Formats: sequence, structure tokens, C-alpha cells
Amino acid sequence: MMGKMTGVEEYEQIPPKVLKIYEAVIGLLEDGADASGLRVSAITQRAGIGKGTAYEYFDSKEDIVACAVVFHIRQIFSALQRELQKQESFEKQIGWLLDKLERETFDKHCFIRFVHILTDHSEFSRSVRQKMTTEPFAKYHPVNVFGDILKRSAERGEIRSDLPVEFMVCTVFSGLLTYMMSVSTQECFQIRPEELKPYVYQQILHALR
Amino acid sequence: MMGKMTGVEEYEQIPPKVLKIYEAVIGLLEDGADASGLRVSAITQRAGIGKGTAYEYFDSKEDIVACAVVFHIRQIFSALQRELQKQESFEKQIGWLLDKLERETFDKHCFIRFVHILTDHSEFSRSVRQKMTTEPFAKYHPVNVFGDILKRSAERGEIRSDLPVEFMVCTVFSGLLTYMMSVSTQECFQIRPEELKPYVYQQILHALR
Amino acid sequence: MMGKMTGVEEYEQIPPKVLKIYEAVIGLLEDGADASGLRVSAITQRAGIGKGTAYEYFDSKEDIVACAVVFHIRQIFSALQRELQKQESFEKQIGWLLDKLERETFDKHCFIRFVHILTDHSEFSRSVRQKMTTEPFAKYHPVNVFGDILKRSAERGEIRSDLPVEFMVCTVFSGLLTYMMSVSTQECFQIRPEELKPYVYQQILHALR
Amino acid sequence: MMGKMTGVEEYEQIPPKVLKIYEAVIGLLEDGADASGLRVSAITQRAGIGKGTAYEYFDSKEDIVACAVVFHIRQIFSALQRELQKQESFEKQIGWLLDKLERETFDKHCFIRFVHILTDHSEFSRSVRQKMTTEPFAKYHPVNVFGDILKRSAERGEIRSDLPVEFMVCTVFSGLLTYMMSVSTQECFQIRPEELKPYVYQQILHALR
DNA sequence: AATGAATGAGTTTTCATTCAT
DNA sequence: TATGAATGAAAACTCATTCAT
Repeated sequence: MMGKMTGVEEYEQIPPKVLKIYEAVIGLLEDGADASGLRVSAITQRAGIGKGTAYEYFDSKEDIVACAVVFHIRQIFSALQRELQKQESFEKQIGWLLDKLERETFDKHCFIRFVHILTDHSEFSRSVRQKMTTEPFAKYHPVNVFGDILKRSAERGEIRSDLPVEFMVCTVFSGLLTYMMSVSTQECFQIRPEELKPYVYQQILHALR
Repeated sequence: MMGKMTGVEEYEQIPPKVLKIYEAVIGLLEDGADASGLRVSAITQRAGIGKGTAYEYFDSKEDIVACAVVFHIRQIFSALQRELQKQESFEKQIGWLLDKLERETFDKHCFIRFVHILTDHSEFSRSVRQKMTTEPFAKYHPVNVFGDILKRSAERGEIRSDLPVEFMVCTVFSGLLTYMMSVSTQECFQIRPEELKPYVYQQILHALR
Repeated sequence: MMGKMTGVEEYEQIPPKVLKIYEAVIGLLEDGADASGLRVSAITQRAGIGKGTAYEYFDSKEDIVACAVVFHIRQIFSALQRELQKQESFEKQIGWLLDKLERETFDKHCFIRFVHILTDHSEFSRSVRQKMTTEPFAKYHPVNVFGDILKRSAERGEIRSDLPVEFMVCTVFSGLLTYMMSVSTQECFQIRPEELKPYVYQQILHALR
Repeated sequence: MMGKMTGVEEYEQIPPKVLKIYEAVIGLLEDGADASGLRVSAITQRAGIGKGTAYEYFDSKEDIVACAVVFHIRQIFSALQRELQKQESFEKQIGWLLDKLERETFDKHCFIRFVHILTDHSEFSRSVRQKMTTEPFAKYHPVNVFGDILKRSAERGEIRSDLPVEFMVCTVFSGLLTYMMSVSTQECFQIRPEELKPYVYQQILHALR
């Protein structure tokens, strides 16, 4: 092989063993491990490959995890993009998003992970953020995915067009976050996600229309 | 000494060496380390104490870090509570908060860390959440601190009172977090926090009034 | 205080805290700890004294344990000596011994410990053996205790007098050992101590009469 | 590698590095260390392997030592079994044993170690005893090795057959141990092993015929 | 004389990384 | 290319001993 993985290769260019590694990392993260606590042996064992093989494709453990997370975020958001584009109106897009986040724990975790990566200042997050600015990732960057949706909705006149698109992205994020925080905090204060969903829905639409 | 530290002792009951440990942990986290990557030797060195001393007060490294984080969150939010109560109106409280988060990196990190702990599902966060539900922590629990503020504002008629207080807490949190995300996302699209601040301010007030 | 304990002081000269230490060590050994695995904190805690206090009386942990074991062996065998001397005949002495070892787990362990110390070649056993040759321990040395009994029995004509007393001591030891081994090995082959006792009794008497 | 070592694998299935570890442990024990005082670094250094390698095959230091001791006991006693079976009569077997124990310090230590393990009640001995009851160890279990010898002798009419075989095993063991004790007790009363040997020989035969 | 908090040297143990196969 | 046994540097953790009180 020529060079090592960067995490921003096109899907087709990713060797099958690397895909297995990515799946293993994400699986372990879903199971509650945290990024810096992952062990290479756990990853390769779950991936069903030899430990040495991981080092054929990556330079270090940190690299493995960062690439896997970048890959995962891209997968989820590119799928999200396709699905969102199928919805007819902005209202339906927001509704579909909230339903999706209610149904798919996997996507919810990915979204939360993305927010963490955007906000914290650990070395790990910094390196993931750096990878996410590299082409060809940019078009799947969550900020761009939502930005596109919003731009088109504004063009169609479904939402106001006097606000900078970046502000509107923040509004959507903030709404989704509110919703997901409420799910995670059910332990400490009692609201059920179903009750909250319509509030959030209204809040986002109200702010942008 | 009787038992080991739990992280929810009253400030006066915390031995001086333990305070040094807490300060060291927080200092290292502010410097960009992430919770599970901290080394006991780094902590005790920074605290200026012997390595064994840490184990006089705590059972394991995980415990040290979890207690320090719990202590820190409590310190920041109890101070925040005092300050917020000095503000005359809800509007001024939100304004003061945004200003504070812009000024004080320290508080900003604490806030972000708290939201991460509230939302992710790692073993570490779970243990911190568990500690935060233990008395006498509860009255400084961020959710309660903001809950109180919101309840009083609703009573004074400054904000609507038809929404569950928990939802309003989430709204405030996610608004603040969105603001803080903008700092990290400057890399990928250009919004400056100063520009976003008034928008977030409006959005929070708008959603709650 | 002048010098540190040697383990061969007369009972009256042993300070109360040292007696507590000895009891704690023996108690821990009875509970299944092995000599080199004992911890000073466990000993002083069980003794109900401060950790530093142990070092007022002893130079090191090894010293504490060796002195305690020497003390214990002496206590048990000096008590044994007194009791044996009350028995009228050699036959009754052997019978009483076997009954005692069946009843008193404590004494049994002491006896086994003594045999271990006589036979193994660890640094610890060497140091205990060395202490046991120091006056005023000698008169309670198990070999002498049994030697005296046997000499008197020979003088009274109860047992043969053509054998060196050392050989006869070995015969008694060997018989007792057979009995105690059978108790310990009940796990792997099925004999009950009660069944074996008469065999052992006969074996010893038979060999010496 | 699948699972960790248990100490009862067949000789051929034991990886070479594990054999080196076993040899190192036994060597260190022969040199006077006691089981719980062994250091992993001393073991691996003597074995000529990396420290981490020991943990590829075992879970803990305790495990390493227990497995090594079990292995050693089995080796010695299976060799002993072969040799004893070559002797024509029970008399010759006992004679050969005493000569062997006089000559071979190595075997003597193994024998003593075995008796200690059989009789004391430390956690370590308990775990070794437990391993020794596991197949395929059982057929080399010292009690069985001697039990077989005695059963055959009884069948050939060389020794009495009215005694339980287990009791006879204990008699042989305690006779041999008594002999070995004399070496250690030379310090306190003067019997030389050579003088004692014929006496022990007679005593064992006498008790069993 | 008695204490026990503090220590750090010395352990055990882990695990990313290498490299011979 | 793929492997996983072997490694050792670095980490967590222990605990005998000291010493200020």
C-alpha cells in the first residue's frame, strides 16, 4: 500500500478491512467506551482482524479512532442529506429529523458526538475537526448539510431569508440539541421525549419563519 | 481518615490536599487533556503532593477525576447562582450569562463539560451524573440552578408559564451551547461569536416569552 | 524505650501494645494470610494501635512477624508442657495430645506452622529458627518439650530406653504429623480424623514401647 | 492464544516461554524465596523473556507462581512414580526414596513444598490444591502416586492390608518429612540425617508390616 | 510514647507498537 | 499483506517507613 488512511477517502476507496475497523470503533463507542480509552486489541478483535493489520493502514491508535469518527460522521450526515432532500417541505424536514432522532439511537449518538467534537478542546477533537475541513469531507460537513437545506427552503420562500444562513443553522442545531438533552437528562428531571417533540418543532419553525 | 472522598462533601470538609488535587485535575482539563487521558503522576505533580497521597483519599484514578469534575461543576454553578440572583430581570440574566461566557474561558469550559456529561453515555459521564444526584450536590445541580431562575421569572410574568420548566432549561442550555459552538466552527464557516451573541440572545428570549 | 523487641523476652517483660501486635499477627495468620503477605496496616489496625507505634517496638515488618510467630510457638508449647506434665502416663500424654489437636484448631495450626518453619528454607523461617535457639526460648523449644516428656517416660520404664531420645522425638512428631496431614487432606482422600486417631495412637506407642 | 494457562496442561501443550517461566519460578524458590515474595520482574528476567510476555500467558503474579508450583510437583512426582515402579519390593522402594531425598536437594525441596501445600491453609496453598484436583493432574497427584505403590505392595503381601491406604500414605509422608526435619533441626539438637535414616526406614516398615 | 497523614520507591499491570513469519 | 506473539516503556497502585504533631 502507498500511504496510510486519512479518514476522508471516498467510500469506494476504503479497503474492506479498514471498513471493519471503522465499524468496530463506532460499535465500541456506542457501547459506552470513550475515545481515548479504546484499546487497539479491542478494536481489531471486534473487527475480526489481526492487531498488526491496523498498523498497515494507520500510524497510531489516535489516528484509527479519529478516522473512524470522521468516517462515521460523514456516513450519517451524507445519508441524512439524501433523506432530507426527499422531504417536500421544510416543515416535513424538521419533523422527519425529530422522528429520526427519536427512533435511531445510533444517529442520536452520532449527532451528540459531533456536537462534542465541535465544542470541546481536547487534542482528539481538534484532530477530528481538522480532518473534517479537508476535502472531500466538506460537502458532508453537518454545517453544510443543514446550510444547504436552509438555503433552498429560503429560496422556496418557506422560511425567512433576511437571516444569514449560519444563524439559521445554529437555530436548527440548538433546537435539536434541546430535544436530545431532554432525552439524556430524563434521569434528573421528568419529561418524556414524546412530550417535548412538538415544542421543539414549534420553536424551530417559529424562529425561522 | 475514615472513608474515601465521594466528591459531594461540603467545601469545608474537603481536606487541603484534596482541594489541591481537584485544582490540578481541573487545570489539566483546561489545558486540553481529556478526562480518561489524565495521568495520576501528572495530577499529583501539579498538585505538589506525593503520588501515594492521592490514593489515601481516592480508590482509583477514575474516582479522582470524577470527584474533581463534580466538585468543579458545583463550584462554578453555585457561584453562577449567586451572580444570577443579583440580576434584576430575566433579560439581564441571559445577557449577563452570554457576556460571562464570552469573557471567562474557564466558565465556558465548565459549561461545555457539563453539557457533555449530561448528554454522552460513557462510563465516566454516567458516574459523574450519579454523583451529581447525591445530596448535598442537588441544590447546585445546573438543572436546578437554571430551573429556579426560570421558575421565578415565570412567576414574575417575564416569561411564559405554559411550558414545563425542564423544557425551558433545555432551551437555555442549548442556546448557550450553540453560541459556544460558534467559536469552534469558525474554522469551517465564518461566524464570529460577537455577531452570533445578539442572535442567540433574541432566540432564547423569543422562545420563552 | 531502650532497645527493640527480640521475640524471646519473658512474657512479663512484653509491653501490652506488643502483646496486642502479637495477637493480631497470629489472628491474621489463622485467617489464612501467609507470613510474607501480611501488611503492617492490617496488623496495627487489628491490634487497635497506631501504625507508627509498631515501629517504636520493632525495626521492620519482618521483625514484627518473626517475633510474633516465635512468641506464639513458645506460648503454645509452654502451655502444652504444663498440660502434658499433668498426665500420669505416656499413654495418657499421647492420647491427650491427639484429643487436643483434634479439638483445638489453633494449636493444630501452630504445630503445622512449627513444622513448616523447621523444614523450609525461606529467609523468614531461617530467622525464626535463629530466634528459637536464643535463650530463654530453648526450654520451650518443641523439640525439648517432647524430649523431656520422653526422657521421663523412659526413666519410669513406660517406654524403651535403648533409643536416643532424638529418635523418639522424631517418632512422636511423625505420628502427630500423620494425623494432621490426614485432616488437611480430607479434600483429596476420604478419611475422617476420628477414624485415624486410634491408628496413630497405636503407631506411636508401638514404635516406642 | 486462546485462554490463559491453568497449570494442568499436558507437557507437550505448554508453550516454550511458559516452560521458561516455570523453570525460573522453581529456580527462585529453590534459591530461598518464598512464594508470595517473588517479583514478576525477577521471574521474567531469570526466564530471559519480556515482562509483558508473562501476562500473555497468565492473569496475575499469583497465577504464575501457582501454575509453576503445580507443574513442578507434577514433574517431580511423575518421575518419582516411574522410578519407584522399577524397584522390586516395598522395602527397596522406601530405601530408594530415602537415598534419593538425601542426594537430591531439588526433590527434597519439592517434597517439602508439597507437604506444606497439603497442610497449610493460606490462599496460595488452597489455589494450588484446587489445581491439583483438576484433570489431567490427578494421576500424578502425590497421594495417588504413593497410594498406588502401597496398594500393589499390599496385594503382593509385602505390607499389611488391614489399614486404609490413605492412612498408609500419610504414614509414609510423615516418615519422610520427619527425616527431612532432622536436617533443619541439626541447629538445636544433634542428630545427623545419616543416623536417622535407618531409624526412619525401620519405623515406616514397622508401621506398615 | 503514640499517632496516622504523607511519602516515594518499588511493585504489578497494561497496551501501543513492532517484527519475524 | 496479514498476523499475533513478544516486548518494554509507561502507567496504576501498594505499602513499609518516616516524622511532625
